[in-house]
Amino acid sequence: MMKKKNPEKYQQIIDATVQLIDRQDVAMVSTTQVAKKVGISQSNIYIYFKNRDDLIKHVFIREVDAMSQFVHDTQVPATDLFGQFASQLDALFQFALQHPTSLNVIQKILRSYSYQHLVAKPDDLNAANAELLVTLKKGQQTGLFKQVDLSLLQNTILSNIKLQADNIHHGKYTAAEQPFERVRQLIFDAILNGSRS
Amino acid sequence: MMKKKNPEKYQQIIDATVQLIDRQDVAMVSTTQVAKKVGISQSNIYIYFKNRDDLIKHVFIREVDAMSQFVHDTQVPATDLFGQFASQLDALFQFALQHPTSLNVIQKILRSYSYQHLVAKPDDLNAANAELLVTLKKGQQTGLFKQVDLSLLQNTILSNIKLQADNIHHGKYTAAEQPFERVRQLIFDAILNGSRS
Amino acid sequence: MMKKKNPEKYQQIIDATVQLIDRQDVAMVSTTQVAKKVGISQSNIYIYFKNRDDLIKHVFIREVDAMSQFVHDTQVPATDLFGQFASQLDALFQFALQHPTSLNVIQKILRSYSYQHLVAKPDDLNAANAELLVTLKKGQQTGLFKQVDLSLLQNTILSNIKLQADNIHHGKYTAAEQPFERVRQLIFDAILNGSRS
Amino acid sequence: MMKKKNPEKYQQIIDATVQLIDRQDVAMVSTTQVAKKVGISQSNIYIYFKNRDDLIKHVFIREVDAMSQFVHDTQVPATDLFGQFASQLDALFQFALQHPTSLNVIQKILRSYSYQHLVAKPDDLNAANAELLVTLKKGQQTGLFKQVDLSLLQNTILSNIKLQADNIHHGKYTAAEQPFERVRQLIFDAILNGSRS
DNA sequence: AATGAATGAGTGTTCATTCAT
DNA sequence: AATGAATGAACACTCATTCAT
Repeated sequence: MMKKKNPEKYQQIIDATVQLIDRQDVAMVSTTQVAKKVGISQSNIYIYFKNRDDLIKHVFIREVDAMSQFVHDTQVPATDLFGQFASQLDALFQFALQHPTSLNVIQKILRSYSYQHLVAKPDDLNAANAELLVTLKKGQQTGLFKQVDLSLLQNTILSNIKLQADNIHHGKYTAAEQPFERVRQLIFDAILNGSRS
Repeated sequence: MMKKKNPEKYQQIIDATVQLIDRQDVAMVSTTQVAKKVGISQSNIYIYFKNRDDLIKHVFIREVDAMSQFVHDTQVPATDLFGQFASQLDALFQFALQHPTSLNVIQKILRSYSYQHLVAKPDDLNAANAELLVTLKKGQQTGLFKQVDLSLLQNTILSNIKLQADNIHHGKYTAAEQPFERVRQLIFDAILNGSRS
Repeated sequence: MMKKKNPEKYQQIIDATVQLIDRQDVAMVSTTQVAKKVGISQSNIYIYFKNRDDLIKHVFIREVDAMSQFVHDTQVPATDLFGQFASQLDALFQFALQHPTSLNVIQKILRSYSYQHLVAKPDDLNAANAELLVTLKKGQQTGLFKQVDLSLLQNTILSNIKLQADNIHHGKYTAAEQPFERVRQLIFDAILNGSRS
Repeated sequence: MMKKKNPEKYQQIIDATVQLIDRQDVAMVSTTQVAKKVGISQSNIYIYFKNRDDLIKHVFIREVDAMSQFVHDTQVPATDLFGQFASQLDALFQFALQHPTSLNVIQKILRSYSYQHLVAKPDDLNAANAELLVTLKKGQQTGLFKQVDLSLLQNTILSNIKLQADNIHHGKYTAAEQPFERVRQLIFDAILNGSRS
């Protein structure tokens, strides 16, 4: 089992699971629901994944990979660290705007499972965040960013980007009414070392 | 049914539920688990709460009330808006430090249930957040705070406060190694209108 | 227990049970429902009845007694057996018309419980039917009624009377559109020995 | 789910349910009891039926179909309406004699559920009764039968046939001691328009 | 590779009954 | 006499998982 003999169906199962997690608590998504959504028999899932947890894990991995790829492809090369950071920020926001489901699912799974449990080799995965984290770490070393724990910087960036994208996605306001520049400014002000002021 | 003649057990049930939600997905907390933790028979729960949902709702209400009370009692009177905001910030951080479980549970339940579903009178409840929101709104009107959607301001404040408290709670670092002043500064910089710089 | 210190409440409990049985399967009527309908606590029922079966039994006894009393009081004295029979028939129909619930409940309980289980002394109870049965038996002995098993005569009488009353009660037709005389004629034709024809 | 790939077990479940309903109130028959009787796990039932209600419904349909088939096959062709009626009567009695459980179960389910709820296409189902009803209706139009509500005619026929069969089945008397001819006569006298007398 | 069948453990919920007060 | 509290057993139903085909 768990061989991906039919890659299409493998993707279909993950797709269905993603959509279900997007709308419900992770814990409420059942293999029955997934199978029904794909239009296959429930036991068929166990040919592609060795159990429910394995399915969730692969969902997580695929979505994180997609995000990494997107961000990597979208960010423009920059000469200095600040430019690189700004570029990553914009890429992440683009991703959040275009793939609100992906980001939502990633965060939901992260909250339900410990990170260790999800990824075997933490390094090569989660490259999107990894690149961001590298930038943030460098920025802290050069005194560009504040000397708070990395998780706070990361959180300030990601949570605000997601919130802005979600608000737009849910029609709370349009991108024109609340331009991303303001959010970017908020994040900059938060992250950057205030020595400038 | 649903009478609360024995307030001790009523509280015990809620306590047990809080601890279980703190450690798992809300959806995974079962009445069986709760009953086992309290040491009563599962059906006994239905004497104190008419539903599983009712139990969760009451957990939410109790925790939110406690937080409101704490913040209300802890914040010191301030002459100007900024002082008031700073005071609220500190009070929230104190709460997050002393009651990390409460904050965690409140956020988890909020994510699973819609706010409308949880509270009958949204106004008088959740006063802690209500007070903060009032302050933020006023600050925006006077030009003190940035003109982004309120939810972003609120998120920047609460998520960073919670993260800092959690990091300390989990032993990632001590309050001495990473003083709250830095987090407060991050929040100030994020929230305040940059016109000052 | 089971003392009827407060006869009012005793009757209230039976009343509520009667109404509930009228609308549901006997097996679906719970002490919880009864207590709620009366406005007392569930355990209170066990002061008046020693268990659920005992309650049902007393419901049955009371309703049967009421029917007996009604029929006994309503039938007019008759000189011959046929006149007596006709009078009983009319009395039963009057009862069915005025107390459709009672008749319904009696039949429902009879179907769920064996008769032996319901009444301790089968003789003195169920006097209404007893009187009818006596009449039928006499009629058979004198050759007035058909020589089929008594239960068939009884069934033909009671089931048709109930059906007619129910149809009227449910608005299927009015007593004017379908006068009882026709039903009485049907019963007479069925019961009476055809030698007359 | 709900596929009927293994027709044997599907029938076994229905058989067990029929026997249980025969002996108890419909409302008291539980999926646990049924499963135990068949010797399968309780959850297995939900592979063959989507609900407890669905199970009951299928029990009803199967029994009614069997009765229809039996009556249809058993009745002999008749030249006139009266002969047809007499033939249907005899067929119904044969069925009641040979399948007392079926008839009992059909009536019990009918009392608990509304007819509409039980069958999708009321017309083609329940053909046994349907044929009888057609005969009765025709008989009323030609003045052969009494002008009472159809339900009374139907009741007089079915209830007496069932009672006679049950009495024999329970050993109250033998078919020799109380020949069906007498019951048939009772029904004829009841149903037929008395103008003959 | 795919499915239907099967199961045991789990869910929330209701029930009849008992008991201390 | 009356009640709230408590419980164990039952219920309908869903789930993740396994297995033979």
